[in-house]
Amino acid sequence: MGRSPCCEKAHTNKGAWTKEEDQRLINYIRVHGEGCWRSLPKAAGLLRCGKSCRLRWINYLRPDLKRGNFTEEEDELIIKLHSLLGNKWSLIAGRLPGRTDNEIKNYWNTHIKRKLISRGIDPQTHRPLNLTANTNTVTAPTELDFRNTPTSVSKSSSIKNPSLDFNYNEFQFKSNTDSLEEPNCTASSGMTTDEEQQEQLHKKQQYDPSNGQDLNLELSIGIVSADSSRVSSANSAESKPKVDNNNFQFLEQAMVAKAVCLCWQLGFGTSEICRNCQNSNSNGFYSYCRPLDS
DNA sequence: AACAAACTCAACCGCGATATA
DNA sequence: TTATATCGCGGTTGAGTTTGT
Repeated sequence: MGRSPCCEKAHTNKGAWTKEEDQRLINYIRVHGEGCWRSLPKAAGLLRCGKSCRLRWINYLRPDLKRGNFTEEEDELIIKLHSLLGNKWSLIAGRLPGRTDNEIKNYWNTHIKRKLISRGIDPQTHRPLNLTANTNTVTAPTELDFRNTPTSVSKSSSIKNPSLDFNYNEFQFKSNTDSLEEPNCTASSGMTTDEEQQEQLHKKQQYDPSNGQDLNLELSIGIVSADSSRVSSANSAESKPKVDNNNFQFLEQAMVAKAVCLCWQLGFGTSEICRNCQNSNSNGFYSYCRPLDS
């Protein structure tokens, strides 16, 4: 019944890794590659659980780790990504080559939070601190906060402050999500070094705010359609990336239905209700829809 | 020099999603 | 189909280090 245990916890080391343990892990992964963390410790002669080995490798031993201080550009990129993704450290790390989720998480908590506060910005909402403090009832970005679980967004039926902040448009998601796909794992990408370099350069160009190409943040916010079959079929498609993988196209599809067109209701964006919303009932939920023609 | 407070960051913990027997 | 393990993630902890008094 079920799988066998990954390791005998009574016989595993804990705490800081020794140089010898590190070397064993490095040597093993050099020969056999990443993966199969369950059997790795025994095969590598380590008295650690696979989980610990994985963490040590990913956060510390991987050869492609950048190390060293974060640059100003990285700081700003992290802030922008956090404003879009929230505490999705692994996703944020995916956009910063050579940085780990743990590293970014620590850096956020120890440096960037303070930096934002000193700028008068709330690190959680990315809005001015005084605004955050004064809008305890319902603030628009909170109301429209899509950074966490998308299905939990916009459940309130009354938006008290319609002065929505769409400044995030300067850093936009493309609805086709090309630019947000998870970077391939170097160990399993199958790409040659040149291909990897080109791919990385391409991605860098896509994300580099300094080259004037910002991500496209066209999005729809609403509740998932009652037509759950549509959602679940999208969810179970063999090739479907995980929602965690930023499948915003899927989210967009799921969110459009049964929502009131916010761009029309609030009078910006389009002058008429978009087709996405034309057939939906006014049920008290709102969506900011990407016009189908665009 | 000695101590305490503050800071840093590697490692651990617990959970949800997924895989597998 | 079910029970259980693995994987990967975000949150938290605590040992080691730095800074202030």
